[in-house]
Amino acid sequence: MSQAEKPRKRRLLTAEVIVSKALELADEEGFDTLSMRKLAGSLGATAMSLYNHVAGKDELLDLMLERVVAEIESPVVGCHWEEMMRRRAHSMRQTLLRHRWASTLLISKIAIGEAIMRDIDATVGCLVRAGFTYAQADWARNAIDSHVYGYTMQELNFPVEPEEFKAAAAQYLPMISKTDYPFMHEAAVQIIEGKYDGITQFSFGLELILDGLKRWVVDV
Amino acid sequence: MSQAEKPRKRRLLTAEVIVSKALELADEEGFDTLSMRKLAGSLGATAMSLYNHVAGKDELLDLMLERVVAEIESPVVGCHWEEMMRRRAHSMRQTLLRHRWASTLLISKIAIGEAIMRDIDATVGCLVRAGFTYAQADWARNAIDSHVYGYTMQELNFPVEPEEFKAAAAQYLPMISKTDYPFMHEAAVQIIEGKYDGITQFSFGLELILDGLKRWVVDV
DNA sequence: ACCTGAACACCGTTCAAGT
DNA sequence: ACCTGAACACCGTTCAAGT
Repeated sequence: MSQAEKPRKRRLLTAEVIVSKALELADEEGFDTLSMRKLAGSLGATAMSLYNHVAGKDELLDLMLERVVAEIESPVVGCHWEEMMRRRAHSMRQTLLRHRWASTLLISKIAIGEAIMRDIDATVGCLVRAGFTYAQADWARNAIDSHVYGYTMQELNFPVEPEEFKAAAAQYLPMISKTDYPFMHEAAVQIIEGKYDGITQFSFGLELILDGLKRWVVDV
Repeated sequence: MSQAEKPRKRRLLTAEVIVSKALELADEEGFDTLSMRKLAGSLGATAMSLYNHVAGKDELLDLMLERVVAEIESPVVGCHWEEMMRRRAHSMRQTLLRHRWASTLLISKIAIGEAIMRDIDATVGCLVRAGFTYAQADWARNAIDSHVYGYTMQELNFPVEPEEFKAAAAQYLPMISKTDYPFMHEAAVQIIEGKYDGITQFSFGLELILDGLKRWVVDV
């Protein structure tokens, strides 16, 4: 007991604060420039002291991803499946857009953590309760996730902002050979003429998938 | 003319052979362990000599990706759009599976090269000729690509081989808490009981999308 | 128990020097 | 024109030494 009352030296470093700082740095300054040395430095410590709280960079990364996944709005089992899937997909995209470095790492993560387990369980559960078989629920979840990951990763790396689209098309038009790439040329012309905005829609592909699933579950 | 007949010293290094060797090493030994030093070494040269033929590792990477994209079976403009989209999607997946390192880099590539331009032009062209507007063609291509990228990247990183699925489910079942993850628990039970194989299907999501597009273009 | 300096085995790239 | 050794400015991580 006396030991508990003894004023302890406040620990500067914790796994928690290390992960928080790592997330902050990755979000604000980019994941590529995040090194153990730099992370430690911004916490007023040396790189080596981090190893007292975290096994290594790989584990740190896993902890960061757990936090990110926890931000996703998972379905509530028992509620209307279609709306739940739609909300989850949009929330997942927003989360991945907030942490631009996360998608690549998350999709290539081999061992899944608790946050991911919870999300998968809720998603499969919501679909099963709505009448999907387990196999169908698995396929449905996989199809939705594929779209979210694939769309968002393309979006994250697209070099032109939506507002700049028309200007970019005008700028690059001369470089798109009309003989080599006739359709891309015409597409650029149509964007310049305002016939369409050139912006692809996340919802377009998502609704295509949800529509297909809907017709399927009705048959069940 | 005499200069042309003069026996020249055979150049050991060319951008072409460097890229070929890099592809070979990345495919066989993994992209993570591919370094300029190692690549040069396997060509009987030093790292620095590579810089006489390739601007740097970034350019080398772009050249590698161009080769990969060239392997994709692009649509033939004028042919049946649905079958062309299906073939392209499957070919794209197979190509990405052949070069396990490529997806992540390809999807995060900012400046697009000639091979990608050709593929996009053919894809959009095929759809436009079939009656899609340019906007619709763009959305359709984006939805298909999202599925291919998203599905294949999940597939590439999935830790269990299809054949081992049943065994893996049996092995991990005790670790999936029935109270915390009731639906994942039941899913594992069903896999063990052979009620479904646990394998997600690339075609499932793809056909969902193609089906949706089909109904759409009929309305046009 | 926690922190750290020095060291190890790597990177990509620059630069000046070779032929 | 092509190649290269040495060097620079970085990595993640180990290990023994501090307190």
